[in-house]
Amino acid sequence: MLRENLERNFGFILNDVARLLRTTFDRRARSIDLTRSQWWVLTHLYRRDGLNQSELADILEIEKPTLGRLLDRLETKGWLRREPDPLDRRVKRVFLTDEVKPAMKSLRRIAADFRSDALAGLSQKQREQFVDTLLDIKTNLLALSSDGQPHPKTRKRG
Amino acid sequence: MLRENLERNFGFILNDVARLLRTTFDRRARSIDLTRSQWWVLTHLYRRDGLNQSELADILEIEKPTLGRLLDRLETKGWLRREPDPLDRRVKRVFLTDEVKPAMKSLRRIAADFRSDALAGLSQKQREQFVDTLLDIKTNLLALSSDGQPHPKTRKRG
DNA sequence: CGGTTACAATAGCCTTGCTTATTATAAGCC
DNA sequence: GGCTTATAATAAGCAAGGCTATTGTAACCG
Repeated sequence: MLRENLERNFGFILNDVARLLRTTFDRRARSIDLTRSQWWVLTHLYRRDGLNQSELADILEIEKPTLGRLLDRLETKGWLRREPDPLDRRVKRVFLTDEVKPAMKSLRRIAADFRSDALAGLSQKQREQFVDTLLDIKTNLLALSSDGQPHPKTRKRG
Repeated sequence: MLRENLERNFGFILNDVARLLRTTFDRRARSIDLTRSQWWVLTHLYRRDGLNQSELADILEIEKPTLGRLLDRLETKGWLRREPDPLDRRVKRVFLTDEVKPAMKSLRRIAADFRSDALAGLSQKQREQFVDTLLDIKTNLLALSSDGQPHPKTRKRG
């Protein structure tokens, strides 16, 4: 009779945990007026400044309009600026401003503390197995969305 | 130097996987015009009809306004109705309508297939360890939000 | 009884996510 | 060169989260 165990439905637990991670982190980072998503954008730019928006959206694995609005907010706050690409007038490249560095430093601290709180009590082996399983699931899901149900982004033409 | 491994940052992988789960599921369920969150609400009511909104929000672990809007959409679609509690005029109880049953049946099928696709290649043991670890992390996070940073909902008064 | 406190639901606002559609520009091909 | 196709960014619209504030009602207490 397809009796599911609601309490151990992995999809929803995973969803809950992701939501808790986001909201708990955001609460801690509120003093710096950055959300977790915004911080993640900055973190990637910190490593590789001057990416264009499409490249960045690809790396972050989010859609371009989603990234566009994130950048709007970050630009308004003065953490970054967009500059036109000199060779391709469609393209805008994104650069961090200098003011961003102290905030990044605080946030790295906050993030590290938070990670260790969230994973408290788990052995190194458990942590690694956990991430491995997550990556396996992710691989499954990516395969599904590219060849399973037709998907607007990856649909094969013809 | 606090060198993080961005590729294996569990929080963001977890977030990605949760997002992929949601969007992939929603794409499959689009034929029935239900999202995963909406289906989750219906699933709980199916087990326990007539809950009031606060109880339901508690069980689903979402905020009351979030649930309120979910119920608005579900009510508009005719999957459920709200009825005033005869004993407490603040309270509204939520009941599924009869039309919902065939949709639930299709969705249980979709959900089961989806779960098995997402977890393909993982042994039973791996699946159980994975859920155990998720629950451990969830416990950590819940502890954090109740006694760590003050939190509007669970703040101790006085 | 009357005042305060607690609780249920909702309105309003913000963020982040996806989709779809538009606009501007490049690139590829007769 | 000119047509078609592809790509970059954005606009517009919807869903689902959160948070805060409001309103109506109950409960409690002095």
